[in-house]
Amino acid sequence: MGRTLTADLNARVGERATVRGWVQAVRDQKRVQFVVVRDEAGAVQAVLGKDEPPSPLNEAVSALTPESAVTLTGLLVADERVNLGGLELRLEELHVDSLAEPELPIAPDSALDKRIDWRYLDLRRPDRRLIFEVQTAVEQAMREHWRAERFVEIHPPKLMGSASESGAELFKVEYFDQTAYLAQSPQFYKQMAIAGGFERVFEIGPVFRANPSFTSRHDTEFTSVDVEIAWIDSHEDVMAFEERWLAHVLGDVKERYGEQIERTFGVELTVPTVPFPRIALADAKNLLREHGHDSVPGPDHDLDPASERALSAIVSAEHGHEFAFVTDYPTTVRPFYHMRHPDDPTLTRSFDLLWRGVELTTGAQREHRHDVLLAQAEDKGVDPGPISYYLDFFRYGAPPHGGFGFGLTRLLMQLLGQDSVREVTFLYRGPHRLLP
RNA sequence: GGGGGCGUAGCUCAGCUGGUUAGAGCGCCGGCCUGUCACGCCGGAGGUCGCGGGUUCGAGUCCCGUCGCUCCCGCCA
Repeated sequence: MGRTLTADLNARVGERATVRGWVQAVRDQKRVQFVVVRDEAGAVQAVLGKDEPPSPLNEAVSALTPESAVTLTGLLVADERVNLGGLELRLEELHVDSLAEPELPIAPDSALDKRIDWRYLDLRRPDRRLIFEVQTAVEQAMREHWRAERFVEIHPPKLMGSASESGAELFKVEYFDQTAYLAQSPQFYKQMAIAGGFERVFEIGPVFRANPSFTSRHDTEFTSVDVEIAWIDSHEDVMAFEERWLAHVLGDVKERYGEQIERTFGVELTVPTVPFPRIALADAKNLLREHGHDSVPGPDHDLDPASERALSAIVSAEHGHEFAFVTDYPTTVRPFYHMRHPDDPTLTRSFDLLWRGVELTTGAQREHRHDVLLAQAEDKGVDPGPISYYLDFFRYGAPPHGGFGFGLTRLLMQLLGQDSVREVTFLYRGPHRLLP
């Protein structure tokens, strides 16, 4: 008999059905036994009267342990006494596909680090599963939007012969008789795609950063969403794309999962209006000081996390918006390839995107003029030798372009009201975490 | 990498100023229970108190070192 998903059982009341899943609970009483079985879509209760003496089937039910993988067959009947969906399976056959050892190493309230040790058990919980269903919906909505706007997906290599300039630490790997590096960012290759005549490109892929960062929003390997767009006039065009793209994604997720997210995580999803508020970094710092934040970083520095949270709070209060673009960062905190303002060479045509106090994105218009790019590299003390292959991209006709990098796990963390990227990462990687 | 907090049973934690055999809830095992649904009731097993060293008549408790976790900062997405 073919398997029926628990979510589809309602339509089959009165028939025999086979259900396959994990044992969630066994309630073994004097006269009657109950087994709750969970599959990826829901759960169902099976019931079996107890014979005197107990039948072999009774004995088999008694021997079940929580989280065992089982296949159950029986008659589906409606019964108002059953809280779980008002129906139950009258057990006729039980096959234990795999008996779980008694005493699970984690409980729902176990610490996150311990749950990651036993991630495959943790992921069986429906609320954990929902995280990854939402991730799937997010990525699908992103791709829908990209396709509608004629983007091409690229898969740049993760093994590189040099750093893709970003200041972050690199992981070295042996590569035959050379040293290779794991990509910290597809930045250079996105730009190569632009030089290759692809006018709009995206990638969803892993990036690697050897930062010994111990925060709730950093990991050493994470999924980055990257976009690059040609023939722009300024970074404003990049921001305009990003905001309508995000509004589409969040609108789609709210439509499909909004209720479930609210029920499960207590987060009400607000679809952002377009355009998002924009504020120049210098103005943001003044605004923070006006609101009594005295420890705002100086002119040559980025906002610190406390300032980012405070700024989001102010923008939310004054504009009723959860997102904020912070623009026009000084060259001191930006890489050499960010284009500079023609009227103020100390500022770049760049931006960050904050969502409820967390940095989701860094973006910019890139410098596409070969001679200017070379001068900027020199100005920032970057040795052009190892990256000459990159600088060459701009020697034979490169259009004005710009783009952004976007932390997928940070988006999910905010979207689902989780307090760590580890919670929304399938398998977290950090300075002390290489297993499982 | 810097600073704070933490590490006691399978899990979540309590253990006051150092003092006999280290506790609870959940889970597990056994028994009881006419339909449970966080089932209930009774009983039981289970701990080198992260690891190493020191102080002391005596250390889960104090000191030093070390490992790990966690939060904040730095770095960033």
